[in-house]
Amino acid sequence: MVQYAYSGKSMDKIYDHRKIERNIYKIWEKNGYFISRINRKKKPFSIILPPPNANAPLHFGHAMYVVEDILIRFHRMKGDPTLWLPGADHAGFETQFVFEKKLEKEGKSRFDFDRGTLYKMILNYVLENKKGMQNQLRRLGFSLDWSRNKFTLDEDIVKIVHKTFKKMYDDGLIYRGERLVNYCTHCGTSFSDLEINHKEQKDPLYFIKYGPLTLATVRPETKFGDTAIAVNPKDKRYKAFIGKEIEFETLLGRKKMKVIADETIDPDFGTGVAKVTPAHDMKDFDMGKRHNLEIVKVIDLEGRLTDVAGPYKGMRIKDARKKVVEDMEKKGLLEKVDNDYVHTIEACYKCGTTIEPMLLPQWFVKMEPLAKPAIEAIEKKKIKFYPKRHEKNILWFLKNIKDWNISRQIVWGIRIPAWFCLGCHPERSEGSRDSSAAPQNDKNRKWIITEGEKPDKCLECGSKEIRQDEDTFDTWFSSSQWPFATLRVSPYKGDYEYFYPTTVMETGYDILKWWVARMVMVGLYITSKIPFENVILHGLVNDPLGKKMSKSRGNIVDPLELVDQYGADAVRFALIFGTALGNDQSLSYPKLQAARNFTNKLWNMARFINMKRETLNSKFEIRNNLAMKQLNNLAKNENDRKMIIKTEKLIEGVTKALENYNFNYAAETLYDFSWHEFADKYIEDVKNRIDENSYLILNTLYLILLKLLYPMMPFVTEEIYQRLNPPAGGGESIMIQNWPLSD
RNA sequence: GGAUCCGUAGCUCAGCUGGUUAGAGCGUUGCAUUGACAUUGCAGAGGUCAGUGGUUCGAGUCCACUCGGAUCCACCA
Repeated sequence: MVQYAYSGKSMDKIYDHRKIERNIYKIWEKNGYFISRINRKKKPFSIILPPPNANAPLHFGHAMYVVEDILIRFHRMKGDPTLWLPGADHAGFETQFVFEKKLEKEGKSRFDFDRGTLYKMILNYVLENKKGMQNQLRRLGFSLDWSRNKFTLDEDIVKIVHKTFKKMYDDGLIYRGERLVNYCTHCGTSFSDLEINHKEQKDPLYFIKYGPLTLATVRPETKFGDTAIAVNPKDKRYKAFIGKEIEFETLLGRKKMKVIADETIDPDFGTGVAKVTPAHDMKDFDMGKRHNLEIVKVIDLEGRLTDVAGPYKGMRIKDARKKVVEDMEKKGLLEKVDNDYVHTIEACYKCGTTIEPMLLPQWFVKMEPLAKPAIEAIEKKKIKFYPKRHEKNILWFLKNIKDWNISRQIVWGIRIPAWFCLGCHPERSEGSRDSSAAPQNDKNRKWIITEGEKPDKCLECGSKEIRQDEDTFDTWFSSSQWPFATLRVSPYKGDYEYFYPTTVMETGYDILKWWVARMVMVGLYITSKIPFENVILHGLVNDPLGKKMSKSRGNIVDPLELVDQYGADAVRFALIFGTALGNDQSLSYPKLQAARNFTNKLWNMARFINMKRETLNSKFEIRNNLAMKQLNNLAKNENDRKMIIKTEKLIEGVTKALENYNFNYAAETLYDFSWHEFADKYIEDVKNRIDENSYLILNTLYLILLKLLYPMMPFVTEEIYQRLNPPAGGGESIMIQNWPLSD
């Protein structure tokens, strides 16, 4: 048993967390208190920590993990076999983005390195960050089971991800889609629909003559990819043109094009005529499918115009647009320009570049078959949501689910275990990352999907010239498997069988769709069980002015700064005090101060009790776990009796609150009771009439109070507990005491 | 256009399934203090719970609408 260094010494007038917190955490860890143990006679309580991104230090929002620590510490005291499994996420695209920014500052770019080198550089960077992050989690006092720590790129996790992909492929859930994907020409990768932002923007709307017709567009530079002209079938103005081919003058000479009728065309927009560019517009792509139109690519992966643009080839989108407009004006093809046109465009959520819909072969997951069981599980309340309102949100998402593009054109991540044979289909590509070499069309490829290992030879032609797909998985693809993956590869036997499904998944509501929904779907698919029973969604922590914290705004607050200043207990308490679960909050310095003052108040209450023991020279052996009834029998004074009853009620209230995830209620009740009931009234009363008997009651009730507060403020309660609960010099930790009972 | 959340004391927010004089933190006013704690104590001021209408014996709490603020989703070339 490791001893508590400060126990037994005299108590300072003011509680100083700096002298205490680090040491206590070390002792807890050394004593192995965080390590989970299976007890098949009891029902477990388990939480998998949402693995923070290992590409940057934790920000203040991560401190909300305190909600999980409270639950874990609460259940551990209640005697439930408890597991809190930590981990870190490689955060594929996010990390590569951060790393490339770093390279940029050094005057380099990802193209200066080959795939292997770049990967290793990022890996080193991430592993370094991961250490710092784990230290931060410790400083916040989180009682994580570090012996089960996992990383999304651990070999055994990667193996599971590969297996999942293979199984999905074998089950027909994976398809190679040559479809329009959201592509950022700056970041050089595609995104899922969730990863793009919509933003309002003012752009000129050009009215262009197409022979007898005039149509409006904001993207004249894509006109080289037009393969039809569309009108609404009900539009009387253009009825005569439908189905006919018209001929007209363009920048590249005379052209013929068919006029088609499509319901999706709004007669009230512009002239009621639209150009159809299937290769570069989602709606046009669908229209093209309906009408069997040719697909002509105008823009390449770097955002430059292709061969079809003739003299405009190689120009960037912006420049090309300018030049095209100029030339059309000269040629008299431009009728007019509406400069006040406001519309919404899609932008890369990371760099803000306008997203180009690009026709790219990518791996997609068919989501409907996966969503169905998830919807059922939620509707049948097998998975419950706190606050409840999020249930609606996730159901809406699941019922309107779209197929998931899981290919990312980055090196940092889990490479997709898909292989193709060069013997059957020779390709020019030599596997470099630049876009000119990237396959624009691989329709005829025969793919071999494995669980990660390279196939010996092609099954068709026997060639050994086999190459792996360059792409990596969307990070969320691996994250979606996190609950069962971590438990299945646990170094402790039986973890998966015992702890899965986990009891609680606690995370920010902002990743409900990205992560929670996908965990439910993939979890159900692979394990046939829900991954967790309860979903708790906390709100966001904004800056003191209520603005979202972000790197670009520069208003990120390092949690450790505040831990240094106010103490981990105060930071933890401030986060749950005065904000209902699930609501956003703004970082509040007055609240942090109030919470710190509260730790000091607790400390001084203890100091008083300690002093009284000395003056009384009490021979009482403090009986720590005295039942309330026994205590009541000892009570001779009316006020003592009343206090015992009040404490019983407090135990009931706090226990119920924690069981119902009413953290703020628990915190507020304890704050109010400790300060304004216990200190202001009870201690003041007992002060003048204290004897050995009432002293025993005072001390015992106070220890109960400490235990109730402990899940929220583990450090100060542990330190005080050591001092008030003999044998002095280091008794048992408060951490392994039983949760107080009200009878 | 669809959906969600919020609008309670000067500020930041609690108020669990509707039930006695609506709470906290910070701020504010007055007083106290070498005796656990000034990171303190006592006392006080401050709210037509956004507005209107409804359900109910009774609504900050439920319903409808209006106004104001925020977020998410989906979109017109």
